Amino acid sequence: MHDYPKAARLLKPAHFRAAYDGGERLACHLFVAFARRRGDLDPARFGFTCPRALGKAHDRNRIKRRLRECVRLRRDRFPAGLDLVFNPRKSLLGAAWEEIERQVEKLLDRLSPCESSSLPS
RNA sequence: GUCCUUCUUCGGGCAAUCGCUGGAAUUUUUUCAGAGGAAAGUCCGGUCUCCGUGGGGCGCUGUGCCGGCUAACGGCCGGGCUGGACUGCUCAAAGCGGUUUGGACGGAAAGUGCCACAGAAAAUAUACCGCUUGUCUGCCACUGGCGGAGAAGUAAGGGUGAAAAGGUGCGGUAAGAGCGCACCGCGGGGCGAGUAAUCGCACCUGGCAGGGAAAACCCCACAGGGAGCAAGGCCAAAUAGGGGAGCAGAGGCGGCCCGUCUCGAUAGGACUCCCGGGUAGGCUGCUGGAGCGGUGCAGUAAUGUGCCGCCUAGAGGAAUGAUUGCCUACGGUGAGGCGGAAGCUGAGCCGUGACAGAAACCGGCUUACGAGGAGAAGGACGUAA
RNA sequence: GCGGGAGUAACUCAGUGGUAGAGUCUCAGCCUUCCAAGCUGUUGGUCGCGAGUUCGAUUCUCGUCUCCCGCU
Repeated sequence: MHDYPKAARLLKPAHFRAAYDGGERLACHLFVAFARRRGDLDPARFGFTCPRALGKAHDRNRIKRRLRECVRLRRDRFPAGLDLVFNPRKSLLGAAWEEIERQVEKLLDRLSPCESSSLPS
């Protein structure tokens, strides 16, 4: 269950705006994640942003693909009913694969207690 | 054979696992395809789409030696003229030629304006120093010399500047001067070659009038309607708003309409239905084309064309990837081996593999691009004949 | 994807063919018991970068880099 269908993605600008406005901000030195509960039990959905300030198109593609792949391999471990938007930082371009994995694992640890507490729905 | 320079071209390969986008089968899993030479900058030109559009002029923008190619171009090809570098002929210079590399290369005798500083003078030339000849005059002196003042002539010499108004020589002159002459240069004409730009001439003519700059304004010739796939077309939720219809008319005067009178209803409202515009969103435009690869023919070439073969990304918060292993190229380190030494070879390990990511589509230009492989041209050295 | 605009001193801006300027800032002096204000002087520039035109370029032309804005 490591696939990445369209149902597991944020596809509209409105989805992204909702995550920014009503979500919780979780930061590390490689990226910033915005997490928002939708209130249903569908699988978590993910979105990745890559503005022009991060570099040229080639580098932005690389940043997005590496981070997306790392999240995709752990997709089933994210809580259901969650919308997540990732804003990568420029340092992610030169980061080692193991370092990205470590930061995503840390994000998962921080999300787990949220499951019992009350996130804005 | 080695090395160097320039140009062209290729732009690491294979496999496993987990994935993404599109197509086709089918039905739930298979199978096929999936970044570039610049996909970039958006600097030009087109295709396509919508809007505008009687004709002409002004204005604006662009282009600018000539000819050709092209759908078109500010692109490409060929030619001319011209600057630089190297080089051959030559004792050397000039001149002529070769190779290579550049040139926004129409017009400055259409007009307006500009040329700082320096310099006498910077574009209808000009007289600062100087040179020459008269005039007046001072001193020495006595057919002369040295001065001063002012007048006229002069562009040879001086210095300034990026640039000083044809050059050299001879004649000429008071001194000079295209003032005259010869040669060179320049303008105009003629003849010849060439489609033309332009070139040639032992031809005629003009004493020469024409400094630079048009990437100053400008003049001339030619070209250009505007916007751009976020163009444009189709479908169309919710909410708000717009238009229409229905829900309330009946009776009198009168042949009927308008009008007017009486009664009823209250309505700038609520409800029902319909219509069009249109937002979110969806579909389309969307990829088979000035296409690619061979090969023949025409042409110096750019290019055109005949025949054969091929189908080669279509996303849309945006796919074409991630991880690992092996190979490969290069760099570093370097066990070990060869060697007297210099050095050569080299297991293993580590690192690196450029510039860079399609967004409607083509043709150009410009810019970015590490190492290495292949090819072509030129040069140097060595060896052999 | 498409269309516009700007780069000059540490900062904000003038200048638009002829030795590159103003204000603030820096530093020093005067003034004041001291500080501020004021006055005087002073430091600081590859005019974003690279070519070209010109005798001469910040200015004109071309290329290039960076930044900003608009269309949704």
